[in-house]
Amino acid sequence: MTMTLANIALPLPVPRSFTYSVPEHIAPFLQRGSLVLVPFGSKKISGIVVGFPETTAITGIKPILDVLDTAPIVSEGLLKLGEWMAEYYCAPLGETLRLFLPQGIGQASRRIVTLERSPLSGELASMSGARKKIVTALLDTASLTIDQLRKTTGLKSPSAMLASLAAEGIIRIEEQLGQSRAKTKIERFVRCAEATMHDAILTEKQQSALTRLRERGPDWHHLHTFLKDAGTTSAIVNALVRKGAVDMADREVERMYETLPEDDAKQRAIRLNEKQQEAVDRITLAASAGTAHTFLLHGITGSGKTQVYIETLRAVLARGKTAIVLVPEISLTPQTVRRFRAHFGDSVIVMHSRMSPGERYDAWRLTRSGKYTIVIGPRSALFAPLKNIGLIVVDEEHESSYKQFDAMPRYHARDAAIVRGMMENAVVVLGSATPSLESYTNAKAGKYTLIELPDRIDTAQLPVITIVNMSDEHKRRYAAAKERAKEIGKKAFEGEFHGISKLLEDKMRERMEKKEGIILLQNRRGFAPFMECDDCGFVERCDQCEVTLTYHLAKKHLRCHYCGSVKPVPAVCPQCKGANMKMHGLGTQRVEQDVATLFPNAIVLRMDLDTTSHKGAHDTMLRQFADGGADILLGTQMVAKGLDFSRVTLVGVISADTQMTLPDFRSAERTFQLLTQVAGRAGRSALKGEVVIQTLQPAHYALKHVLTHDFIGFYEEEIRYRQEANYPPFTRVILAEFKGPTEPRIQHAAEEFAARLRAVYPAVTILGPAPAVIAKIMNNYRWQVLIKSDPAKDKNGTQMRNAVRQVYYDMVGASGKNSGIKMIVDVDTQNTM
DNA sequence: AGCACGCCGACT
DNA sequence: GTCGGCGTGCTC
Repeated sequence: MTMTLANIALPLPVPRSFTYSVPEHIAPFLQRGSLVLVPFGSKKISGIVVGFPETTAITGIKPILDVLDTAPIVSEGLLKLGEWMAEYYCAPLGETLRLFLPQGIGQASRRIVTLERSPLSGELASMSGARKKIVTALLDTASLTIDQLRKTTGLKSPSAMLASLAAEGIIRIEEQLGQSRAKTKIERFVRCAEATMHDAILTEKQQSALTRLRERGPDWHHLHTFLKDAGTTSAIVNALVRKGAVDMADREVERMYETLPEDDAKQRAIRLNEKQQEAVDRITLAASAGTAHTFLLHGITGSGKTQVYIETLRAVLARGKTAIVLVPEISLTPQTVRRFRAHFGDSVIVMHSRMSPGERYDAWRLTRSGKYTIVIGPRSALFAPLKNIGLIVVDEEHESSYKQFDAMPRYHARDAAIVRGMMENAVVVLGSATPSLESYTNAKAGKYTLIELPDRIDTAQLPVITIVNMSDEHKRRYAAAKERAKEIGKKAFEGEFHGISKLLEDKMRERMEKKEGIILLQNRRGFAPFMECDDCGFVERCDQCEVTLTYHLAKKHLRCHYCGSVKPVPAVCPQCKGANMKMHGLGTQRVEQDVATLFPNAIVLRMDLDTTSHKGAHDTMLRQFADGGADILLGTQMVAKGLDFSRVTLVGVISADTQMTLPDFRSAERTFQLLTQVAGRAGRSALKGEVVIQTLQPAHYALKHVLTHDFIGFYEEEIRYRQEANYPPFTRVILAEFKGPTEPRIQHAAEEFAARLRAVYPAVTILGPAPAVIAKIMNNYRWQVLIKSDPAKDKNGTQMRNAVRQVYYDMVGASGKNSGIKMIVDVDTQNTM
């Protein structure tokens, strides 16, 4: 007997799909990509159809219960992308496909517990502790989910208890399908009825309301807005509806998105220079061909890459196609959005992390229905349900934030974009002033077409960059203070240990007199202020995470940046009881204080994660600074990205070393990219720009090439190091991490993984196992194994990935033995710490 | 991921 | 004896 079967990917951390039978009435609606409801264990969950096997060896197959949308919810192109991602990044397909759906779809059913009958008198008192807790909790609230019950009662596993209570008829357990929290929003609308009315039968108030509605014209009007504006009530309008004077209807509405202020830049076409026009033409030509192709657009800061994107988008849209523009989350500022909106108006939808589930759902639904033709957003915008994609732009393609590092699947949006382009026959444009070593190498090898924009579009010249050797600076200051100390004593040293060099100070003073803008960059990663004992070298660390605690000025305490725990500032050294606990290092707060000491009258805006967390703060600050309402903009890498201020003529980098000294093979590349980017903020107008970079390693090669604005020079030097050490792009790397509360077991798991991997595929290079740089986070110990592919035989890492996947899934499958151990595989890792 | 099942110490 | 916590393994 033949039976129709379907393989369903379910949102579970299990690396395989599940086979169900297809009832006859459902069969006509099933395609790859359909969303279906299936029974799974004791509950119902939704999954996506990924295939139709002929036969199966599995017994006890259950039938699909329902198709949740007659059209496939995931297009064939996206499904293929999902399959590629799942395989490449060693993630379950179901988990991967979940990324493609808005929240509210693809959820499991929940078990709802309700009280069937009130306990008889005395019955409650005779119950055991746990039973009593459950019944009492249910007496308070009508119904609870199992999870809520677990929380309110504190019971770890209430299932058995619940089952016996249900058997006694005291409670009822029901399966309720996780109703999608995000729904289409429906609101009430009114309009004047077409038929003419005998006005006489209306009351005075009804008549006046009707007149008000007529004044507004014959269209549908939003009821609530009308009531408020016309000062009338729903009772009156209802009466009008009853009398046939007014029509009323429920209509779907789109949730109100954050409205953006009008931009003065109008939709006029941009005038491009010759190089830009050539770029637009080449990309457009490829896009019209309807075959996949990847370009690398290498344009120095200020060369007008965004204008190229806009004109290319215009051409692609004119051919009836759609497009995606990926930007790093950090540079998705209102400034950027306004620029695209000014040209494409309502065909643009912007996705961002602050969207509510409802807004997200609307964006997804209306993109799928064809209302929007351009989707802009951070990495997840790549999965927008657009049809007929012609172009995918990845702006700032070198940004490491394109790599998802904290959840499965750990994909790189730039690489996934290229694959989506292949699956959908679209053109992909990677844009950057400082391309990643990987992309530039691919372009040189002819895998991508390289387009160069070597000139700035404005008349502005490249800024002059000066490097200050801070080690000399400290020595000089110390000597000078020592000299003065002979006369005025110890207080000569006070205030001498701030992080701003004499040169930077002088230049800042100069700009402030001229009312020109200053940007100060202090990337706090790594060297935020910490407490160290000058006598014994003791440093305060977090008990749970083994990282140095950071001093927070506002609260005057020490805080762990990983788990958030707080300790008071010690009065004496906990180790040697000495009284010389001193502050070391420089975070943004410390720099802010130093600037305040040196320039008491300056208005400083500090922009970092702590000051931009609330909605709109980012935009308000940038506007204030652009309008000249502040002298100095001080911040983390945020100040380096995508800001465009003509009044900035000085950029100061407080310490270039923070990034340079990180134990990661990409640290030089990151330093070069960040410094080049921030330097590009200076002198974006006729005013000449200057950049001051402070460092303890003035001879470092990354700095040398920043100084001469020489990407190619940096590339050639860096690529040699990569080749010598067998790092990407000559090899591929995978980072496997093992974490859990018992260190010996973690170490053992890491060793077992390495041993098994060696056995399966001896050609890989394995570094470690070793404890991670941050060896403990929130009481979980961390061990790592770094795997590199064979540069000669397995440059693309395919064999390595296959071997790692096999070993990883074997070890995950052998659960029980590995409980209490979390394994993470990060393919093409961007962060080895 | 949930969740059932079954084992084992603790307590009426 | 049950209660209740916890480890183990399965879900088409």
